[in-house]
Amino acid sequence: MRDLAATAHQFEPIRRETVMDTVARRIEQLVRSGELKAGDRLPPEPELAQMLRVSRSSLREALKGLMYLGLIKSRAGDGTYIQSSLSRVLNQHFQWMILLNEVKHLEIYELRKIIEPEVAALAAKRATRADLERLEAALDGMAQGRGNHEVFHAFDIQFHEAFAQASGNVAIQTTMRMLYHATSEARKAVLPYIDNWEKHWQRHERVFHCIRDHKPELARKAVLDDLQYAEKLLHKHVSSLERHTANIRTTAKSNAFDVPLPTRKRRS
Amino acid sequence: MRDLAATAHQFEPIRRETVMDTVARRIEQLVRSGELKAGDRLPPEPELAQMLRVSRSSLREALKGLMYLGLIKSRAGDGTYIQSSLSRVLNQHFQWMILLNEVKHLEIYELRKIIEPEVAALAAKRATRADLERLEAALDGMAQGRGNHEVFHAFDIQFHEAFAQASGNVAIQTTMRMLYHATSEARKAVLPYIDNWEKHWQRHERVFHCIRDHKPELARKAVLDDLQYAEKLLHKHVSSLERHTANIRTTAKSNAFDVPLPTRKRRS
DNA sequence: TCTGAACAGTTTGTAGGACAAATTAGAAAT
DNA sequence: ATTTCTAATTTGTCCTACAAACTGTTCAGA
Repeated sequence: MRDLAATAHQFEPIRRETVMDTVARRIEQLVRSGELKAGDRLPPEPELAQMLRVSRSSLREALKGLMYLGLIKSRAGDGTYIQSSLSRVLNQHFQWMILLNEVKHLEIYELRKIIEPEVAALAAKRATRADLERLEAALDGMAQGRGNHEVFHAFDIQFHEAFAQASGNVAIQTTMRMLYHATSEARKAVLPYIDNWEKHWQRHERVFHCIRDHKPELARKAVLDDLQYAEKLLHKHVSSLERHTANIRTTAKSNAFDVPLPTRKRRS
Repeated sequence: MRDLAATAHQFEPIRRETVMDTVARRIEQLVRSGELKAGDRLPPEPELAQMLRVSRSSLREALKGLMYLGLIKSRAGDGTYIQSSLSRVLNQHFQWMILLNEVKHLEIYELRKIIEPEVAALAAKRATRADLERLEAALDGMAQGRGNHEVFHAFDIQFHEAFAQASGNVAIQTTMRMLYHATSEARKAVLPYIDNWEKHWQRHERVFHCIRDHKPELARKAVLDDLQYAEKLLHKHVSSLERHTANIRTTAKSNAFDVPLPTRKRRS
């Protein structure tokens, strides 16, 4: 019986579940069971705390946790509601993984090159008139924003979002948004190094045309081409990218906390 | 200038940022800037609270938020540390989206059918000896767990995890895990309806063989075949799946809170 | 009658204090 | 040198109080 690999994780240190985790799980359960639906309002904190026999502080910490997950949303003076659109958190996640050196840009692009060409094919088959209008609007914005990095970047995001939406698949849309955001900072940083804006824009335009004209095969190619270019650009200027983050680092140091952070350790 | 779509979101109700959000952002910033790295320890809560000029309560809520995001981890009596592996949150995300009817199982499978065949091809090229051992171990476990749904399901997860890992791409691994977990409950629920366990197991074995023998093309097909079968199985017994969740619902009602939840609304 | 401003009630946000429980590091004993 | 015990540190939980924000109602004025 070679179950060593299977049971190895069982020997991790046991951690008693905190009250807050229990509470969070309880509320999550209510959503699971259908007791609570999107838009529903939770009982006021004091009541809820009494029901669960925990202090309001603990309850609040649990709620705060769920808030950060995007499952609920509180408004002072009003109440706490189950959220319908979660997202928010996901987008930061891969960004963090990159910052913590758990994932490399290259890996993100490898995955994007797998997903997005296929999505383009789907979009070419399914795109509605509204989808096409969104894409065109973003494209127009990019055209007008040529030279202005800030504006161009914003419309680039909008184009990508419209593209993902055109797949008609929310899971795809969510996942693409997540991956896209992960490399967002980096892409913005290399924007100044684009030498041929016309071509850069045309790559996007070509994707749009393929989708509009219902050409799945060409759409695939167009997207892959765009991704490969973007990846190459990133790779070429990766040194400048590191300078960029290093720059952030020094400026942030001064106003991170009002008092400098003591960096003592303990575990070691 | 047709920037209406671009600026529309600017007119959402303004919400003054809470202290907790500010604190959370501050800490996040420290990680962003590289001031804090994975494994670093934060100052004790009382100190940190004083530095930031906020009460410990508020600070704790902020920390709890970051904890749920997986960015930090606290241990009573020890301290709070920057986490190196985030994950955790992601896995629940799509599950919730399904529960809240924002995403359908079908959409998850559509995306999986795009990603996983390509991942299989990658794995067939890159899989290390360790990867192959992990896959085989999981396969063995599944073989022995035939008939025992609980065990089988556990090793199924393990196989999928090993498969994702064999891609040698953490972004892929993370994304696949996320999508896989989303349909985990559902897959478990239809497990009793599998009529031919031998075939079910062989589909996995075939994937393993293709990867082991470095046959990217065949691996692609093998995975797609497995996914299509799984999807079909799910679709066929989707009615029973709904009964399943309905069952949870009724049982959960009694012990959700100790006191029944008043479902009054206010906004209406 | 309609409009709008003030008011009261409800609910979340923030603060601060107190103690329990968990962990670590170091001292003491063997 | 090894183990055990103790003390210090740090997070977990509970409590109370008040501030700030929002909602719905009431009431004055046009």
